[in-house]
Parts: sequence; C-alpha cells; structure tokens
Amino acid sequence: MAPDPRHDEGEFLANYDPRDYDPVAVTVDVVALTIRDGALHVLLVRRGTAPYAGMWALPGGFVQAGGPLQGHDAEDLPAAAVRELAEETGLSAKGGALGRVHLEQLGTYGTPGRDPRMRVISVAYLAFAPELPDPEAGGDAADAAWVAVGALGLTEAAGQRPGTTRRLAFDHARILADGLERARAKLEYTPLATAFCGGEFTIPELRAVYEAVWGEELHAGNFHRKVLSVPGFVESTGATSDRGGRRGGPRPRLYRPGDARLLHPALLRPSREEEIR
Amino acid sequence: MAPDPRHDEGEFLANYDPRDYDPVAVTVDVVALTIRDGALHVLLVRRGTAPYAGMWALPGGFVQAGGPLQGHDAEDLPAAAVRELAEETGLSAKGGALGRVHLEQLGTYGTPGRDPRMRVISVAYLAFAPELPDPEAGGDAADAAWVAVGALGLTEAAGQRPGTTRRLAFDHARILADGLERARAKLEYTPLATAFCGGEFTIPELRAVYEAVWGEELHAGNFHRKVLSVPGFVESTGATSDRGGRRGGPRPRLYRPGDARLLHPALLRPSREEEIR
DNA sequence: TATGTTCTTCTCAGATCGAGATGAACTCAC
DNA sequence: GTGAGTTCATCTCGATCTGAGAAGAACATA
Repeated sequence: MAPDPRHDEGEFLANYDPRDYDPVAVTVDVVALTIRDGALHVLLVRRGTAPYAGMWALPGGFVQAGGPLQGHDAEDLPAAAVRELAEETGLSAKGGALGRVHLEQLGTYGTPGRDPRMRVISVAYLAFAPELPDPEAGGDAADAAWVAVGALGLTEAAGQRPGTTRRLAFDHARILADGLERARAKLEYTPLATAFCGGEFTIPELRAVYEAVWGEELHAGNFHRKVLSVPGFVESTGATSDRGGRRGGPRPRLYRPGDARLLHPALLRPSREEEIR
Repeated sequence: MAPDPRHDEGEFLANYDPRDYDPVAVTVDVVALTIRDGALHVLLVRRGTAPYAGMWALPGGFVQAGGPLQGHDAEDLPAAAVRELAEETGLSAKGGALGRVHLEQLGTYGTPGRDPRMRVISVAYLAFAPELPDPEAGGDAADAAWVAVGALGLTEAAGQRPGTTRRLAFDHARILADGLERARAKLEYTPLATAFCGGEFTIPELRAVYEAVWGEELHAGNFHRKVLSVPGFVESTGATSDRGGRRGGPRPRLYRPGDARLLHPALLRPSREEEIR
C-alpha cells in the first residue's frame, strides 16, 4: 500500500510561498429562483459598495479561503453560497427559510476584466426555492428584493443589452441567462419543479410552475396524465385541497415529491424550434 | 445614460490591495476523451513534481492571472485549458491536432484540503476529440498517455476506491467520473458524438462511438433509422466508404456532421434502471 | 338557480419505439 | 472460384407514447 503522499512533502511545503503567484480572488454568486404570483422571480441585491455601487446584482461575495493552512475558517463552495445568500438577504440559513432550497453549481466565470479590481473567478450557483418571505438587505447590500424575471427585459441572448430595463452589475446578466436556461432544461428531465412548491402541492400548482419557468401554457389533461405516469415523480397524500380554483372548479388532490431523481419519460417543452436550427 | 462604473472608481482602486485577502490559487484540469480501438480513452499525465509526484493525474495547471492590472498575460479559462493540454502532452494547439476538439466546462472543485499546498479552486473542462496521436510528456509532466477508461477500474461512484488499478492524484477520480457521466448524458441529446469522429464517418462508426461511451451494444437497425430521422444530425456526402467492415459486409455510406445543436428526438440509453431509483 | 371555471379522466389518430427479418454487398477460408 | 459467414441498409409488426380534443363532475359567483 502506497503511503499517503500528503505526509511525504514536508520539505516542499516549507519552501512553498503562495504569494509568489499573481493574486486571484474567488467569489460565489447565486441565481436564486422562486415563483411569486404565478411568475418566475430572481433574488437581486443593490450593491452598497464599489464597484458598480448602486446597481443591482446577484447576491454573492468572496469565498473564505482559510489561509495556506486551510483551517476551520476555510469554507466549501456550496457553504459560501448559502452564507452569502443568508448574509445579504436576511433569510435564515439552517432549518429556516433556506433549509429546503435546492442548490446546484451552475458554472464558473473568469474572463479577465470582468471585475475592475483584480482577477476574479466567480463560481455561480443555482438555487430553487419555494415561496420565501421578502428579503432584508444586509452585509454589503443596500437593498434586496425578489424581481420578476420578465421585468428585466432579458432575451435569451442578452448578455449586454443597452435598452434593458434594469442592467445588472458585472457579467451577471449573462450568468442569470445561463441559470434560466439551466432551470428550463432541468425541469424537463428532473423532478426539480417540486422544489418550487412546498411540502404538499396539487397537479395544477405543479403545472403552474412549469408554465412560469417555460413561459408557455401547457395542455392540462396531458400534463396530468404525464406527471402521474412517470414513476416516482409524485406520490399521493390521499388528502384533498381545502379550496378549489380561484374561479371555481373541484378541489384538486394533494401530492408530495416522490423518490425519483430523474424523470422517465421526460416532460419535453412543446415549442423548441430553435434547437433544430 | 449612466456612466460606465469602471471609470468611476479610481479612489477605491488606489486603496485596494488584493493581498489583504487570504491567497487562493485557481487551476484548470482537463478530462480529454477519445475513442481508440473501439474503447473510450482518457488523457492522463504522470506528475513530475510534488504533490503526488509519480502518480497519474488529469492534465492541468495554474491559470495565469495577469496580476491586478489583468494585462495581456491574463488568460481566459478555456485558453488556459487548451494551453495546459498542449504543454503537457505535446499536442499542437491551433490548427493542429487540438484544432478540432470540442471543449466545454465541466464543473469547479474547491473543497478545502483537496490540495495540500494551499487553497486551490480547480475549474474542470471536458474535451471530446477524434483519434489523436500519442502524446509526448512536457511541462511538469513526467509522462503522458491515453489510458482506456475501463482499465482504471472506476465504478460510477468511485471517488476513492482502495482496490482501484491506478489511483489518480487529488480528487481527479471524482472529476473523471463526473466527466464520464456528462459525456454519456450529452450523447443522448446533442450531436457531440460526431466530435469523436473525423470530418467524415459512417453510421456504423458513429454507432461504435455510442457503444464505447455507453458501454453497451445497440440495435444496428434501429440506430440507423434513428440517426437518419433526427433532422440536422448528419448529412450525406453522397460518397461511399472504400472498405467494408473488417469481416465483410457492404461498403457503408459516408456522412458529415449536420447543423443541429440538439437532437430531436433524443437517442436515449437503453438501460437506465438506476435512475428510477 | 344559472352560468362559467376547473379538475380529472377518457378517446382517438398519429408518431415513435424495440425486436426481429430480409436481401444485397463484401471478406475470408478452402 | 465457390461457399460460408459477416455487415449494411431497409422493412415489418405490435406495443407504447404523444398531442388535441371531449366529457362529466365539482365548485365559485352572480
């Protein structure tokens, strides 16, 4: 059995000075999505400090590296994402409102010049949350709010659109666009839409999530059949909602998330003519 | 029209010292895949310097940050991936053997302690290449070779398997496993399999790519029908291969990649019973 | 009570799928 | 050269899945 190489390099480590290299900073940014009033919303903060002070941006900040010894204050990347989300929005992390959010890595953005201060590599995370309370600004944020994605005037290709209603700091418009596309794709073949609902939900509520994220209406009957036919997508609670639809209709049945991690068969978006290309 | 915030922060930048923060290093690692002798291979290098000297690892190295001014020597992340690939393997970058490779970001790995020297954030890239010549070691690499993925004794869950034939340095076994799963998934709904072939290929050659990556045999007749029925997947050259199969059979027709970026309908893997879970 | 809305299930034609069969083209052994 | 075995390309067939619409029951509102 080979010795653990980490105990075999004392001399090397003693002569090693990380400051010999050009400095690089690592940040995390979070694209947090939720459904409010039937529309897709993203969590934004207004920057209180330079650069881009006063502009809206994705919540995020520097990762605590923990120094060369990588001690107890060195934090993992997902932990940094949750911490920034909690700090800048006042949403409590563990057990609280942030307890049930789904978090996954979206991608890493490191083009030189994307931050005027220095070379910054930003690891973006994507969060799916059920309806959360209004955030309270904290940390470096001067303000924080859920903003309807449709109100941002983003087109799918809009990285830097001049006529946009509200431009975002850094390259956050591009990160947000990538996050939205990832969310739309993930709804097709994973049961992640249930992460937008609470613990129990109805099929029409689930359909509303798909319609909000995809931005198009779905055939109610076919959607119902499809969801129930995918094994492990949802499981019945046996109970019935206490109210019908807002404008009438019978009381829908209640379901909770099943144990499937992938949908088989998948729920494909109806209009995908761009992809034939 | 708002002023560009980057010209509005001279005072801030003058007082800003990046070295006030704990140092972090950013590296790129590349999972380069190709098909050799009908089997999936990954490009590995043997490390010539500590840590993990003598062990096999994914090709990769530090990103050139370019200092606080982010001058001309600051390189983008994909450029760093291509440079490391060229340096450590002797494969020429532009126009040469690396000219036709498909490169995409795989994910970022930053768990504290994954590198004993300091806090290292590694951005992993995934490369698909047609059959390339044998690499020549260079840079920090003592050796470089295409290694059959099957010979690594990886199971899909193997992050740190003791009984593995050849253990990889750092957390590269996990990165490789993630890359393999990404490759398998991407063959389903993108025409990326054509990136493993040269400029022209036959349907049976394309089928061999799918079988090598997925590790299972496919129904030749159904595969043929499926590929030709997906719009934009392949387009006929009108020509015919000059040789039939190795053990007989008619000469197959030649095709080249089409202009589709997504496959509709998708080619789904036959055996996916894990995913029902 | 009447009207409109919504949930849930059903029907039906068209598309797609897996599995197998077929005939022609080609290599190799004899 | 002949025959046996292999492979490409296409076709068939029943089972499954899909989109579009219809229908009945349950519910809100006027």
